Amino acid sequence: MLEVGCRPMVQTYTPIVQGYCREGRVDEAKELMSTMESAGCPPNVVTYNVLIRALCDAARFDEVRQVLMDSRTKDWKPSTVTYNTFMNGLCKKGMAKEALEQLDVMLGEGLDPTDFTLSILLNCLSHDKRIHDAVCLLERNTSLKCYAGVVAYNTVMSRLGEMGHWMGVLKLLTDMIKRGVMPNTRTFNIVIRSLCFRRKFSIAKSLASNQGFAANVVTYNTLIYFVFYYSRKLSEVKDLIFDMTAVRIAPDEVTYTIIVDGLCRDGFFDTATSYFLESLEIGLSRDLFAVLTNRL
DNA sequence: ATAGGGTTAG
Repeated sequence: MLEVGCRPMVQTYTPIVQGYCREGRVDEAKELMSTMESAGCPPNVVTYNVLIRALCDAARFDEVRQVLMDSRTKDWKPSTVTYNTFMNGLCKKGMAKEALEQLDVMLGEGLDPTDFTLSILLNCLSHDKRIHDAVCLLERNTSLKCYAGVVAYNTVMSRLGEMGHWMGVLKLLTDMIKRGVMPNTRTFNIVIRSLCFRRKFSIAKSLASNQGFAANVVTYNTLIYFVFYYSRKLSEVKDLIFDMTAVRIAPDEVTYTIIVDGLCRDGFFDTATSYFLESLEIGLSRDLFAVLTNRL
């Protein structure tokens, strides 16, 4: 009977708690939740998750820990979502190490991480100079009963590539294939970019023309950018444009921006202008026009 | 009802 009477009340009050939280009125949310409790209608895990999200946004992490601690003596149990929320909050405030520690806490509670959990942690670790932890977590993921998909690999590989670790990128590429995770076009674009950072253009080009993968305009834009940037030769750019039209990929606004900006940078304003005029065939880009006029 | 994410240029 109590169960039946209580459920609609929690459903009534949780959105109000949420409303307070959204407006940053966290203390009023807390107050309402203690009122709910003394009225015999205790907040449930969703209500607490909403509160924890707001506490995290306000960087009030000690209070989050307190709420989690208090749950032992109350009739709600933290869920995977609870820990995901907490970990994401820590990540957003640059506390990657603490977030990773929460993974062991949740495992200790008998809660299984999900692909959400992995995504939160991998993103956070990759962008927080903890790329090594991210790679370890990827390698650990089979023992965690959760599954790292193509996006998880792309996240870590992208950062590894930017940091110049192209061998690490290739290792993860082979790892994922061995695990049955199929790389997609973005994966290959990330690999190509990582090779370009280290000027391995011939490997990058041969990967782009490999039958095993569908190159797109981003693939060619990446190649054009790096080849042009490092070689500073328009002839090599023209070769790449020839290649891309041969596989029926049309240049887009980004392609023209790379070319126009690169030419202007080297002082070839007339050639840049003619490429700009050519780009009008696919439409006038305000941004490209701005690039040109700023350089002129 | 509450939690997350991957590719290019300026």
